[in-house]
Amino acid sequence: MPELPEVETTRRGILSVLKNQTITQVVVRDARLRWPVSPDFAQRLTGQRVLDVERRAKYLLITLARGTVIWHLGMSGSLRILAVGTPPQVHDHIDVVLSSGRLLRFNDPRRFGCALWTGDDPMQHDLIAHLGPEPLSEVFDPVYLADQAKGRKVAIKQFIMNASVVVGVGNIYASEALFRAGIRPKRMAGQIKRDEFQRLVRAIKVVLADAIKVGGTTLRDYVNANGTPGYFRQKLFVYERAGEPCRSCKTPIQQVTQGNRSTYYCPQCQQ
DNA sequence: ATGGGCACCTGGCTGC
DNA sequence: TGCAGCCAGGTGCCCA
Repeated sequence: MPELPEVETTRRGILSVLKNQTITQVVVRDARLRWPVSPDFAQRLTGQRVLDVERRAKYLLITLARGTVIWHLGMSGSLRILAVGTPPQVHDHIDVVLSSGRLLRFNDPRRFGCALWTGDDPMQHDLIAHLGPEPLSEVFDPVYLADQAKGRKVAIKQFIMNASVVVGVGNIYASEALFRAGIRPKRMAGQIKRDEFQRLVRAIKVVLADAIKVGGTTLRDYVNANGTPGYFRQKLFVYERAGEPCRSCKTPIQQVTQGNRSTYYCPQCQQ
């Protein structure tokens, strides 16, 4: 699913609805997510006031008066705001019911997502502590990325998808950013030139920011908190466009496999 | 430390 | 029509 723009769009959609509300009930219909939902998950949340909804990488962090909910949407998950009483559909695994009469509903067909409560600093949690910088922050700059890439033989596409290097760049936006930067996805990270890192960092920031503006990219499952899809798909240059003409030079877009994931690029525009 | 490959799971599409 | 095979917005873990 969701890469950073989709998670950020979800965060913005649920923030004002959740903030300052009290959780009156939590219903776990299916606890079999990536990690089983803890038996005390509902009890930890019930009766608590929501103070804030933040994001770190692709994790949503719901700050409660006591503790934090760490929520990940996996490949196919979505969080929606609905009225209490809305009948659950297939794959609707968790409801968080609010005092306002609305509820937060988690749907995840593939169950790669997770939801857990922690009473400690969420930034120190095992899932989060090791993560690299946020791509839209100032610390993510060409000097940082070039330094991280020194001596690395891994392909540049897999390198920018490595959450220890930089977070939030998933399979769609990795291909899109490399196209915009004019860099071949299979080149070794350590061989990328200084000016190319400048273009790449700029491309990552621009493509993510542009996607957030239009609510992210919907390929199959993803919908935002209101149930509407993201519209960035219309602005994709290469992703899922194998064989179609490059929007810039008309050369057919190539598809290759890297790390068991599909990569798309223009053999003319990207060198 | 680094890189590669697999696993987790459901559903939709393709081709025989 | 049926079914096997392949593919899909992620990422932790195991192995060499």
